[in-house]
Amino acid sequence: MDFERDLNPAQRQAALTTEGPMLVIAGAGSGKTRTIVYRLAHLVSDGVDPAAILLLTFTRKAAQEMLTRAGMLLAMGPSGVASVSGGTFHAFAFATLRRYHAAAGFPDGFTVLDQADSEDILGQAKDTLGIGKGDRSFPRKSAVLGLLSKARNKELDVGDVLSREAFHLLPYAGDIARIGERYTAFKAENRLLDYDDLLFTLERTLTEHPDLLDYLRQHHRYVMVDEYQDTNRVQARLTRLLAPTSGNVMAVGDDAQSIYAFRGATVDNILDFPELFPGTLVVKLEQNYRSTQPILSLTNAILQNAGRKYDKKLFTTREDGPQPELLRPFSDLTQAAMAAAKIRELSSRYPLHEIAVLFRAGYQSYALEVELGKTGIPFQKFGGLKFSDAAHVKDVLSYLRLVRNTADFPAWSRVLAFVPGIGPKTATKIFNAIQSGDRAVLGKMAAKSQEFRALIEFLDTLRALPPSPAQLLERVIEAYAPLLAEKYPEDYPRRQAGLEQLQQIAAAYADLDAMLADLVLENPDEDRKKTREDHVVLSTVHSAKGLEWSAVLVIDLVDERFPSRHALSRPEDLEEERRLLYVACTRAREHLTLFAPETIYQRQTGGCAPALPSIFLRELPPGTLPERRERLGGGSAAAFAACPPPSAPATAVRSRLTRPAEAPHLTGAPAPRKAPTGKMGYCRHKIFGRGKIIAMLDDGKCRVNFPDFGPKVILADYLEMEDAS
DNA sequence: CAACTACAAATTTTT
DNA sequence: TTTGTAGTTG
Repeated sequence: MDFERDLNPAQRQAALTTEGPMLVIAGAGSGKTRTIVYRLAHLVSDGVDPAAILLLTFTRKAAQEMLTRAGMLLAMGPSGVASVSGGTFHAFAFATLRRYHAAAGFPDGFTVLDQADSEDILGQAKDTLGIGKGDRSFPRKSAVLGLLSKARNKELDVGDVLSREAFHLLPYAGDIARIGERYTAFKAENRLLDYDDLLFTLERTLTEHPDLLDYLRQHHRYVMVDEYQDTNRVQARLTRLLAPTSGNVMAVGDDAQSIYAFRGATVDNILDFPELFPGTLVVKLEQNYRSTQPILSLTNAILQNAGRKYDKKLFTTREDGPQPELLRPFSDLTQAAMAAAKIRELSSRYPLHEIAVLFRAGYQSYALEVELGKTGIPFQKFGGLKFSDAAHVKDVLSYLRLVRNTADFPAWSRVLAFVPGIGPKTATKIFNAIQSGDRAVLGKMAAKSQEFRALIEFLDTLRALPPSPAQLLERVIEAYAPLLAEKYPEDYPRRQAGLEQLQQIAAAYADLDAMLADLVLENPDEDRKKTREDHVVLSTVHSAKGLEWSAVLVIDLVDERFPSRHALSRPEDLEEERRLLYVACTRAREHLTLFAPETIYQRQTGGCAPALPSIFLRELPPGTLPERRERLGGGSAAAFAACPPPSAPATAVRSRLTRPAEAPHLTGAPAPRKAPTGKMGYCRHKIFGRGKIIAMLDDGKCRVNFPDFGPKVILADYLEMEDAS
């Protein structure tokens, strides 16, 4: 390892400065990971015990990447990797809480809930309280959970969150808050922790137990936090708490890549860092080693229009390379075919796993997945269904969870659902009886149902066995196999194989709790995926963060998809979408193709609606991005006709460049023209913004659906029609 | 009264 | 593709 040769001066400074607080502002592709890894190596070669180094990140991907690369470089093998403490904030919180569970207030341990579990409990709370019954517009439980979690992460109350970003749900604020209280109480009664609880409980435990905190601070002599721009307020406080007495804290981040504000992440954390830790050394990494200049020019142009930004000049020495291009298929369906054709074309130059297709939301790749299946191009998708989310895996794990914690409601309801004659209601009754020790109810159930008796006996046998994950799992799968065949007659063998995979995972664990929590916090499927070669990668932009490919395609770059429909009304949200696009484009090393279909399928109307290219593309200076439209004559990418570059007057160009903070929903949209004429389509309202007319009513009124305010009845005079083009 | 069945509706991003 | 509701059946 040669620090002189392998690192540039800024990187070297970051890697070799080991004492005192440090903030590294690392642009996209600026060798951030390399710098951190070299710093680790430097510390270890200085005689620092790897276990005394704590490495925290927000996402699993980043944690994994970091720890494997550290392991490779330190040439210590897998055991060496394990000896550097670290992982995601959540995983670290879990490990710490588990070790000191008594201090955390859980003498008998606790169970970690994943999203589905939390939703189950929330649904239960909603039913118990009788809230929202028969009300079709009451938000579904996933939305309720999202709101409650957002309120928690942003440390606001539900009303504030609603009034800021879901105006139409404001009347439900009280109900949602009540459901939230019930949910919180339920978790407390049954020693259950959700994702957010892990962080807040760790914070509480550390503040309440100064001795424990002191011990941890002594133990972790060096703390490094990666992707610091994605941390939220608790995570920043945890960083502060855990900071060793020596003050050796390093935070690494890039404000331009902050894409988790929706869950409370705040760039303020980066800005405040030097104040929080006096004497902070700030290092900027500005040389980009990943992309060619044409790609960097585009990404710089995208960032150019950002409302607020921090000065950072990314530069590269890779001057040459193909120009990024914008393709305009007729529709999102032909887009899938175009993208597949593009992949085929690229595959002559790059191995398949060096090609990635990125999109805003998981569902946007469905058409492409079908197309790739048809043409026989293998792919792997990131951000799809998690291994542990599969129903059969959750079923089996539920039995194991009940071995550790009989107060686990989601587990009971899954397990009880297999007993004939028991549905949600009876399951709840039984759960309550178990909780309160009501033998009478249980006895009655047992007398009535042979299957119920068998289940209880089975669970008792499990609980009597030694708590070895592998052995317990074997018993459970044995008992579950017939149920599996019955429940999934069609793809029973595939799921069976999945359970065998689970057995292999279990074999690696000596401790049941650790295994259960890891399945909730980590995703064992993904490391396996990572090593899979010769598959095109399909990924959400969020999941693609920190990764890079030789060729990148970004699809569905039209307004309402990317930027997401939900982000159109609030400027801050729109800015985040812009950074998201920036992250997407900066993943590309050499080749970058953007797709903006001219029409997109709309579920509501069942037809196609014309679509505008993403606002972020429309506001680029003309000529930045060559554009080619699909031709009627043929279906392959080669059939694109080159469009003449748009010839806007030079003055318009300049005004766009110097006017970054234009009201987002007005920028680039066709000028409003006329009042509704009875034709359906999009219109604009002074207060509610852009909306879709869904019905014409009497008295010159119409019903308009506004993406962020819900449907409203409005006098047509107050609306302006938007051109269909 | 609870479970099962059929159907309409809605869908961001992560831990 | 999942989730909630209304109707039907045991």
